[in-house]
Amino acid sequence: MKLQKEKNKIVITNDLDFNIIQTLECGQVFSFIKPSDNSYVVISTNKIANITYDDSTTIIESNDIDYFYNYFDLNTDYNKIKKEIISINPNVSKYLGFGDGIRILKQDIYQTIISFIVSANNNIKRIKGILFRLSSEYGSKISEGIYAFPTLEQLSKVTSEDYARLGAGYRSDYLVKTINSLKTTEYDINFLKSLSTIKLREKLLSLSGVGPKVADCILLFGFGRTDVFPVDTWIRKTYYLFEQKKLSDKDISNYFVNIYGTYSGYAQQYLFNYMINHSKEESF
DNA sequence: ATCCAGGATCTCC
DNA sequence: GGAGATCATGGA
Repeated sequence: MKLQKEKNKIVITNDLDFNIIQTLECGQVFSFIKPSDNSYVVISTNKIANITYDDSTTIIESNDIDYFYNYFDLNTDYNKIKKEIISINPNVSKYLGFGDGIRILKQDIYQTIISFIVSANNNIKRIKGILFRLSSEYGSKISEGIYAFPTLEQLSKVTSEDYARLGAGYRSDYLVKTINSLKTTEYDINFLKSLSTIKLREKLLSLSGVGPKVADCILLFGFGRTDVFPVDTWIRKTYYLFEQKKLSDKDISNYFVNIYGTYSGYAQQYLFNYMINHSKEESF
């Protein structure tokens, strides 16, 4: 991947290790806008990246370019990761190839927790709508039509009825309870970061609305823990496709983690991406 | 109309 | 500690 970092922008040559469309549209992140065919606006907490791209080049512009350099995980060698995964299991190269350019984003932890509680038993389009309305109503205005993701303090004023009005449905109570928990010292971010993946997962599971799958997504997309394998309905279908037998989500997750180890999170995202894009033509 | 979506919780055994 | 019902909402 060729990239050039300047004061307020990063210029990246598109290749097999960087594709902005794949990265944003693969279901790991929900708070972004597509103003035109060749641009995106990504919103992480109160930080904004304006992104323009064509077939050959992607330009990321921001007032806090260091933040987005890390956000897009630009220090990580995805070519090496894909080689490792294929060396573990050559049969998955087909799925990896379809996900070329995907990068696992390093997202804000609070935003990730709220987003994935909303994601439970929901579809990506609705998730994005609910979170967009949440930001528009309770987040700080950044520019015309663009609002920061609400802070914990802003969220602590949002009631269950408010969440329901935004479309969160039965998840509304979960959100109120979890916001209250996150304000306690027990969930201090630096403390959480110091925990092992196992211990951190246990802590996340004690949050209302956070079960095994959502916890794994928070671990992967928020905490950057790649030794987890979130199992949702698509991965369940994938496992059945591979093994022709049914297994509990827990056992499916363990099955893949035992194979891919610290590369589990990457492998999961490639498989998930393949499945949501091929579910129609291959009748699963 | 019924099923489904990046599932979690509660109940009951 | 594991199976089953229930939970809003909107699109297909």
